[in-house]
Amino acid sequence: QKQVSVISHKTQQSFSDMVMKEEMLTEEKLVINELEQGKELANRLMNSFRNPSSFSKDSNKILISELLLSYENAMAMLSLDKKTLKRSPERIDQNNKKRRLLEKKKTEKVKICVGTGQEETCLDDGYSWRKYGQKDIHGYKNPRGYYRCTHRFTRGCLAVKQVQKSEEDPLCYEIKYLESHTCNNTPQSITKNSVSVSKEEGNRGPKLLVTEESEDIVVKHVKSEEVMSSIEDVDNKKEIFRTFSFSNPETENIFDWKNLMENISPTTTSESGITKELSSVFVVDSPTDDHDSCFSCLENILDLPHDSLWIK
DNA sequence: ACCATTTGACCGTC
DNA sequence: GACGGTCAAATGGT
Repeated sequence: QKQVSVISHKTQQSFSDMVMKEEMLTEEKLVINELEQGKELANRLMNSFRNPSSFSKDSNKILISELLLSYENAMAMLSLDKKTLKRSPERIDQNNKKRRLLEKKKTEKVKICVGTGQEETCLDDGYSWRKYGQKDIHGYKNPRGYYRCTHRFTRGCLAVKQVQKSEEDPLCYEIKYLESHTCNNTPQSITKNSVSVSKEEGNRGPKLLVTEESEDIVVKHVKSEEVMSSIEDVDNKKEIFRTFSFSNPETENIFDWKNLMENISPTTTSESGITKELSSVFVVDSPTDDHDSCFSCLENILDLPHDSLWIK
């Protein structure tokens, strides 16, 4: 939340801000661009509600879809480079040295957290892996498991991952991906069991931490010494989503994304690039069956009388 | 019988 | 020599 407010502030930029922006990392610029785009879309949406006669329900849905896409993109970028965004320049220099070392091996690390009691089997990220080794690692209580893609020999896929149970939280597993899949095997099911989101943290059901572990979907560039902080990142992420949601997630209805996609507009359903892109974003982990969708009552907004939107 | 996992041995790097 | 990563024989499950 703090992160986003900082960035939002930057969107109301002065000249000096613009100068600073020149020095920003490319990723940061992209995030800001996405947020600026989102802001613009939100303004257009607001105008639409203020002058309902000049906007159709369909165009509102398109606006909302684009708005969501902007925030989705920004979120994705934040999760990719949140560490860098938070750091001071000195810190960046220091950490870049370590990062370079890690990047040699193209190491990417994600952290998931589950609490179903079937963690080992639920670490399925959609790819098929074969365990080829396990080692006790110096300084760690828990051994590290070594996995390679099942198609290593049949398709020459060099993907490898390492899985290690977290010491701090036994329900957490640290997964390090090395090399990416070249087997063209698309992730099968990213099941809710494998990693899922729970509204009531600490209560029944799996504990939220990361929605997908597949490196193609959500990959956190986290240095090994900073793995634990990735939990905070995800918590932040969840907070940020709440910030941009337009409802109380606890009372929301289930958002039917497929319906939305079909109903946005007959002309955009199949041909429009934006629709296709949205589908590709949402179908992967469709919130249709996920009651934690942060934007789930946007659809309802469109059906509400306009007056009811504004609390006086 | 086949396949996946386990586990001690081996190898390369520091 | 310590350590992390990989190999491959042994083992277990179907």
